[in-house]
Amino acid sequence: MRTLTRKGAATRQRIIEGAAAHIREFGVAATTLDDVLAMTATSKSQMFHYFPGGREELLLAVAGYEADRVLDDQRPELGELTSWPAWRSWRDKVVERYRGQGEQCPINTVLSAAGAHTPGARAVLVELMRRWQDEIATGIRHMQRAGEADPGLDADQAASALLAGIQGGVLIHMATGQTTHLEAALDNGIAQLRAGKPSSDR
Amino acid sequence: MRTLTRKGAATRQRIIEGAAAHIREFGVAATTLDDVLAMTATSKSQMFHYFPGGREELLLAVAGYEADRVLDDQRPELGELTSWPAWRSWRDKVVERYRGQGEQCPINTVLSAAGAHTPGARAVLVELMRRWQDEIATGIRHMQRAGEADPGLDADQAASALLAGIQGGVLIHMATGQTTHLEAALDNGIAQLRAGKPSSDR
DNA sequence: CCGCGAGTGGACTTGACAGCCCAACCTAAC
DNA sequence: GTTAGGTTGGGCTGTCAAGTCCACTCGCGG
Repeated sequence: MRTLTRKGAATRQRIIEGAAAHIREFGVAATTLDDVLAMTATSKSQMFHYFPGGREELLLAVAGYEADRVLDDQRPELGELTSWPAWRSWRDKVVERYRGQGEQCPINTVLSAAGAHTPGARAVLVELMRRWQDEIATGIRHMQRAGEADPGLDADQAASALLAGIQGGVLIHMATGQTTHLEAALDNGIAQLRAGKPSSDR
Repeated sequence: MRTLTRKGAATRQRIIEGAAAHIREFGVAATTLDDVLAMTATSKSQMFHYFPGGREELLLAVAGYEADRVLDDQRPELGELTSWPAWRSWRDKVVERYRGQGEQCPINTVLSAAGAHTPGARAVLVELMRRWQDEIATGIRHMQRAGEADPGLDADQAASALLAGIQGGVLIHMATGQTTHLEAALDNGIAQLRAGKPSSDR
């Protein structure tokens, strides 16, 4: 692993992406190494060459890959929550993202089966949640400074609640196929931010 | 299965509860039929006698069992959301319940591994969410009628958002071990209910 | 042209688990 | 007490997937 030629790195990446695709479609439990091998046209030896830790190490790599995608898919909106229309389009993007991908939250599935308890998997998740929440909180503080949001709110707590609502909404979407809860959580969470400032629409 | 003597029913129940306990402790993936058999002092033939569908049928039964517990554990508070102190003690009970049980949400684990896509598993979840949300919405409507909650809120939407927040809070708790998100979601959700009525404390 | 190490292919080993089977037992009704 | 059927014990087997191993190829520097 120390020396990776360009070709090697490409193969490794191909394995990760193939595994991620298969997991998104069939779930973690229904994804075997052989499946990934077949779909990426690689062989067992390559798998263990690039992921000496075997299945677990691969799953962890996939989790990291998907974690990056989660936030990337919300850009640029997530980083520019500087006006209510911007919040609105971010909200739409989140809903759209999850509505589009059937009913699999890659992170949740990878996490739950890959061992939510292993320190590695945990670290990936903690980091993702932290970054996500930080970006939301930044947006809230911006709106507060601009006098557009209730200044009495604790930005971090509000961001926590909003993030929890999103997570739960996605979870329920996975279970039921409906996005109503996700939308309700987002709409109510955002409405609460502007509640302190009785103005404009609503 | 049509005829079940009292003894048979007891054995069946023992298997379900044993499986539920093992799953809570080790997760679904790490729970084999042999584990359950060993822990409940039963044999293979009994397992397949009472659960002809094998592992999947057992998991489904466990899911149903756990789903009932989820709501039962919130009683009597959940059914009596008729004053703000009552909401508060319900909120505390929810937090306490999940804080107490380590970091396993039995439902989520069973669901994700047992096949979130199978119609049976889905039905259990949909039903649980519906009942949960209905009880919350009933509480909200009660507070609205009593003039204690913002009458402008759509009770069902507010209940959806609150439920999503709870689910997400639990999920994050499972992943990180912290209950801060769950608490934030509950506190903010309840605060929003009373926002329309500027009175008493806060 | 040689050789070394990265990259590759796929057969093989190992182990674990789901599900099947039959023989034995208990219980209750008659 | 006899019988029918629910109940139980646990061995057995087929399957399947993770991980190992060895032989081979390829690319590149010397």
